[in-house]
Amino acid sequence: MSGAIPNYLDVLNGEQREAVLHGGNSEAGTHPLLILAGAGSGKTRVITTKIAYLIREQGMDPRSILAVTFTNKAAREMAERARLIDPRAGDAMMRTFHSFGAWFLRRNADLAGLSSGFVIYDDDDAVSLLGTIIPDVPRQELKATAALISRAKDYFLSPNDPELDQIDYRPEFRKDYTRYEERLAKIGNVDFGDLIKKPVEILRSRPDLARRFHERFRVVMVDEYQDSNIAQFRLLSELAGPETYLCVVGDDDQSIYRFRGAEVKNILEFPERFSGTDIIRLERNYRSFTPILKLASSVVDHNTGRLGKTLRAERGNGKLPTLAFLPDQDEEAAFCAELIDRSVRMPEKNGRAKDSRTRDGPAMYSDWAILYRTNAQSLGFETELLRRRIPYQVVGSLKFYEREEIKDALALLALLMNPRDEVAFRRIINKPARGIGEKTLDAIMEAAYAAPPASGLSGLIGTANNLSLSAKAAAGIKAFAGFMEKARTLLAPGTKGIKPAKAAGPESPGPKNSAQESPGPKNPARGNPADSGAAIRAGEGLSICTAALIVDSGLAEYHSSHDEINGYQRIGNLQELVNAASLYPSSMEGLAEFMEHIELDRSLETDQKTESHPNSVTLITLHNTKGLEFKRVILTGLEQGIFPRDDKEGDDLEEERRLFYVGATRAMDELYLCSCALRRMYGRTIPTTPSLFLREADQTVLRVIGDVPPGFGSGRRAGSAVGGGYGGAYPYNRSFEHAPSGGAGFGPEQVSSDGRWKRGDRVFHDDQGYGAVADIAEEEDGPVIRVRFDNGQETRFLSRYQGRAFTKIGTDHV
DNA sequence: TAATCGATCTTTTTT
DNA sequence: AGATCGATTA
Repeated sequence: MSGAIPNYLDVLNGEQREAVLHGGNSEAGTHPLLILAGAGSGKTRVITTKIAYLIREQGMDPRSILAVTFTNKAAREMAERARLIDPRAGDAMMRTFHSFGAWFLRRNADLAGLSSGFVIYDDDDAVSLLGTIIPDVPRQELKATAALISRAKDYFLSPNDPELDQIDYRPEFRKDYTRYEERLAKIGNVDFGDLIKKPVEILRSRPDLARRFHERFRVVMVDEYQDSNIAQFRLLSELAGPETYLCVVGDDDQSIYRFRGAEVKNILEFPERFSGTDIIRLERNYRSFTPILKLASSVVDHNTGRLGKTLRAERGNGKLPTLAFLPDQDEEAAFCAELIDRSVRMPEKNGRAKDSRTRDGPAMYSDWAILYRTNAQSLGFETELLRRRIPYQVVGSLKFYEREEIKDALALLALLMNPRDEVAFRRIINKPARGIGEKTLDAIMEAAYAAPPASGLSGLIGTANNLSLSAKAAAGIKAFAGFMEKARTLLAPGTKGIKPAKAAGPESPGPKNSAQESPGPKNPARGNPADSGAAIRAGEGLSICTAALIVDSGLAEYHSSHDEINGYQRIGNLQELVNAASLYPSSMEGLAEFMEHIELDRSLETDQKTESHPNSVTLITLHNTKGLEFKRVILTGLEQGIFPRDDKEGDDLEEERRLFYVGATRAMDELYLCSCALRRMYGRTIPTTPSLFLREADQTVLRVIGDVPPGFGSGRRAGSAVGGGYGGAYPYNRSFEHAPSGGAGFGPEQVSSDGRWKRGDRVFHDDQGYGAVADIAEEEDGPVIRVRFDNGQETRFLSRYQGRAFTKIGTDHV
């Protein structure tokens, strides 16, 4: 508010301010800047403030600033926070590396030899493509090859590069990679790796273009630089012209993407690669209490080859992290749930808190995060939290876009974007059955590739017609071409909301299920599952075309009738996709935007949930927590084989240590660690030993509860039940863990006495949706069932009650 | 050619 | 426990 320094800079400490002001209007402007920012040192604040500062104080055009992150979430957060300081920051380009690459290629598609409507293949698509190139190879092997190709691209290695040997020396690999690239080029699409690699190649071969980019982006910033790979380093190098101000931020202790080609080398050697680099260290941690930081450091200290830094906890002392030894993973889930439940229900009254910031009354669900090593581990926690009605949110689960029906629908859209998309074509051409089997398909593809530049889909269909196909196949192809053409018309400029013609499907003639223009139908269609008609409703924008495709192609009908039990869910999912499409304009450009959003950022679903339920527990993988913080964090599955994973050693083990470090330093106030004696793996229950990291951890900053396993801890004697150690603080009480949560009298019966219900039977209720019979009891009025609905609600019903609102739809064998 | 069954593996982490 | 692959059948 006064003097030379504007007030938004006042909240910064010395180093932070130095980092923000660096490269001001002096000649130092050309000096690159490396910010080594420890966990919780206010890194994001520095970046966002710096962006605002450049605009405000240096008069920089926001459009000439490029800020690159690694996750979409981080990009969004950065944009949001920068805008809060100065609204003009919204015009700066803040994207992930991959999203930037896609943007670059979209406007230079011709230079890259891509189809103008190119689509981005995900890992799965890449595997499918490989499958068509090298047939009769088990999927697993294809996956391995696809992974190697992806790795090669991370290292900026082309099929003819001598250094490719470092990825895999086998000549077959070189051959497969070559053919993969050739095929991808013919199709005109790209994979993830291309989003980085191709822009570099273009910029190198076109100095004029590179110069234009240098003029456009005067400032380039990179967040989480420790996780950049070689290709990304190359891209950065190409983007950095002689006048470009380069600023990268990172922490070598938080490098956790080696498996994806990340090179810590990039950050370690940055000063050598870019001469004149100034280095600023941010070593004051504002997030966690001292013991948490000590614990995290004590583990990562076992690593060699670190830059090394000393993080100071500015918040001082707080609660000791708790290490809980638990019998098995079910108890682990129960422990977490109980811990969370209690903290929310009762205010902290243990007088332990010396710092006033810990005594802030009852916790919120959103204060909590449960961290795990692998996605599969989320399931147990979900079940338990659902059971206890504790709201939660799973971050980064891609489940939605991995569903078969969704991938099918997306394949239709992809084919609309790029008619040469072989992978998409193969996926849906015979779904529903159009009499085109593998043989026919191969013939069609061969003809299509042999023919001179296919004039799009019609060209392909044309070639297909020249083949001697069965009558059924010929008719199928023709119908296919028909609805694709119609969908294309819907996207043509000037076309407005034509309804999808009819609900396709052999035995549901007539337009009775035709889509209507009801604005924004938010909920999946529901009704009596006995009606097999699939009702997909189009709202506005792109959803009209999407719905038309899904219905006209017969996909809706296919999925609803194919899967007796989940058919309705599938329709619901398709409806959700249609709804998502409604946000985009009904045009080819709108479609491109929609596809790109889906391909690059699959977290869309989670965002919606966060908005609708802001107060919920976060379930998240350790990798996904990068850049996040929570008041209370539970680190789960600290067992050998889980975390760290199996026989990790050397550099891989060091990476796991850093992962531990990242996880632990997410915690602001409280940190809990869980280790189970038994764990279910591959469907078997296996005894485990505590994680190596628990041994390496500084025991003086740990409070241990539960049954300490034999041989753990240097001083303590093995086997001594630490009963006294619970000290009343152990929030987990075995006695009510196994007590029935609902009404009394429910037993282990499998079948109700009147034979109407079996445990596990699936039901559908008009208000509650889907559910399953959880328990059966016999009462004087007759059998009573308890139904647990998928939405978490539990309700009891008399067995004989089964009206319109409530129907049995099948049996789930448990 | 489609659908179903059983045997046989597997399981990181993500743009 | 779940996916995937191969073989067998309608």
